[in-house]
Amino acid sequence: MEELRNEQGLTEKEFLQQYRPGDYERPAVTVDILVFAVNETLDALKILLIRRKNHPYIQCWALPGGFVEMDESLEEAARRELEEETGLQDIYMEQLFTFGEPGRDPRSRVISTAYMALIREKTVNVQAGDDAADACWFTIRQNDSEMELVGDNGEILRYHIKQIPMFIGGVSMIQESVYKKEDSGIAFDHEKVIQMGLSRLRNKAEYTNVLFGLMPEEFTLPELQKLYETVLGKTLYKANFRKKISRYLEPTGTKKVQEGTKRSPELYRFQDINIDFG
Amino acid sequence: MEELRNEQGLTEKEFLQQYRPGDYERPAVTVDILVFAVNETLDALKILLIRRKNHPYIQCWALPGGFVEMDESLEEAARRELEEETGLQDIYMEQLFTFGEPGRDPRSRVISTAYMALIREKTVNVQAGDDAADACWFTIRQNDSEMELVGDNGEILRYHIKQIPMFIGGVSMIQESVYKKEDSGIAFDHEKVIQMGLSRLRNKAEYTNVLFGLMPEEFTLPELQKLYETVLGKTLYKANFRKKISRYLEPTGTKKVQEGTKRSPELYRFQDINIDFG
DNA sequence: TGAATAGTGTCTATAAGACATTATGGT
DNA sequence: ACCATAATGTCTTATAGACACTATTCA
Repeated sequence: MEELRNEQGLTEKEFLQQYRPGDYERPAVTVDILVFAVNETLDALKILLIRRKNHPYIQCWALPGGFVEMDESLEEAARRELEEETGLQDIYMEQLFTFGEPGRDPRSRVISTAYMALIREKTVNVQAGDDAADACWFTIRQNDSEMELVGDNGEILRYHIKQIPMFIGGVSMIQESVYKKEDSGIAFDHEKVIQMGLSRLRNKAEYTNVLFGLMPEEFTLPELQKLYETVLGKTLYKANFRKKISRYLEPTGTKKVQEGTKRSPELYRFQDINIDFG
Repeated sequence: MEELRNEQGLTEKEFLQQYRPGDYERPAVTVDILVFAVNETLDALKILLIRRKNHPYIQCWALPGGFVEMDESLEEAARRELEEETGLQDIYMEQLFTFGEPGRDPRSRVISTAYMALIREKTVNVQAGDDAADACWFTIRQNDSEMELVGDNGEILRYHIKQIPMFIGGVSMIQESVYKKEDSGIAFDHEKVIQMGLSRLRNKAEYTNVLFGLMPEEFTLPELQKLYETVLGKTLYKANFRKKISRYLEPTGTKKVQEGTKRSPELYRFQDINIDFG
């Protein structure tokens, strides 16, 4: 195999030695990270945004992210950014989508791959204005066709969602289309990234056990249900929820000592069976 | 909003005028297209591969693809490549994943976004060696933990599949890991792209109506079932299959005239309801 | 004891899965 | 009449959804 020569009569070794990448223009390559967090009381789903200090979209809120270095993979870049922003390592993270419209960044052509992570808010300490970047958690509030991102600082960002039926190549489907006002306060096309991530997160929450990773070693069923309701953005029937997930749980035999509340709920842990639908 | 100035005291307009992209090294950005096709008799699922004429992986088979131009989106680039390769337009196509490991291309750092399309083989005329590129259809044959790609030219490419349980950040899942021999004949990491695309295609086939786009205006149920079986790579129970999809169909009232066969099957068409799960 | 929270029982409808049976039409 | 293909029937099991009911504990 080493002996194969190309049309110029070069072996692979020779070819690679003489190879020079073309000097045509190349897009910049970045990663954006969608950090979803659930607060301590399990009743709010938030995302982390960074206030931009420079043009374009100066003062607007953007997803944390940055350039991909030449010697790191996309996922490594995303993990690096996540750690810089939150200090977290070994977090469940997955690639969401790659956005590459020309003109999505007015400075130059930028291709950016979005990753998404899911954490508990208390595991990280990001205060607004505590470091170079001005970071803030925004609670997700989706009512009908409007999305409200309510910042811990009181700021509210808004964008609109429309269900549009598509028909392409004989395939029909419904796509969520997203648009924002000029003064929405959201930078770039990041409202699209957020919406896409939210859809994916909810889908994952329904069909996999991603949410299990957010609970402590031992927990109660009311707590777990509240987590699901918060992420999915809807209430669930208690009995049905319990039936559905009981197969993944085992009771510890102890009860949680409550304070002001009435009956003490039982404590559970997850069975350490690694069966799942990826 | 136009009046906002950054730390250097520049307005957005001024900032953009003086902005020069950094001259640090940038990865090359490409798209790869996974063209899945079903043959006329609906009993083979194939992918289109191109034989490489140069190093690296000279003589090996690679996915069609190419560089993203500065003025086109990723999807536009993918559609352009698809049309160059097959002449097809307005095909259902979706973004699959973006691969960006350093070292996946020995020439230089390459980020490539994979797209996937699904067509009927007869709608396109790609003969091996008929144009500059040497293109060939490879039939997918997956038995257990081995994948065989059987070329229309007789060549067979092989790679292996392993189910590995993962546990990261408290989340367990099973991931399909793929590896090939040195002399597999497959270029780059394209076996990973193929495997990922196949998983996604099958998932889509089960939970959406992507496959509807492959059938002609009128068709019979045995034909439709065969299509599903070919794509999913397993046999289905006739009665159950019919129950499941009957809600999307309406009978035309006519029967298909068969040749050597016995009973004539009824003809159906799809209801033009755009309900679906995207 | 009653209010608030935790937990169980049960009924319906629907879907998936596995087989068995009937129907049609050409030779 | 036979046989290959097309089409339907039916049984079991599992799951989703909705709602009503019982249990515990604090004040």
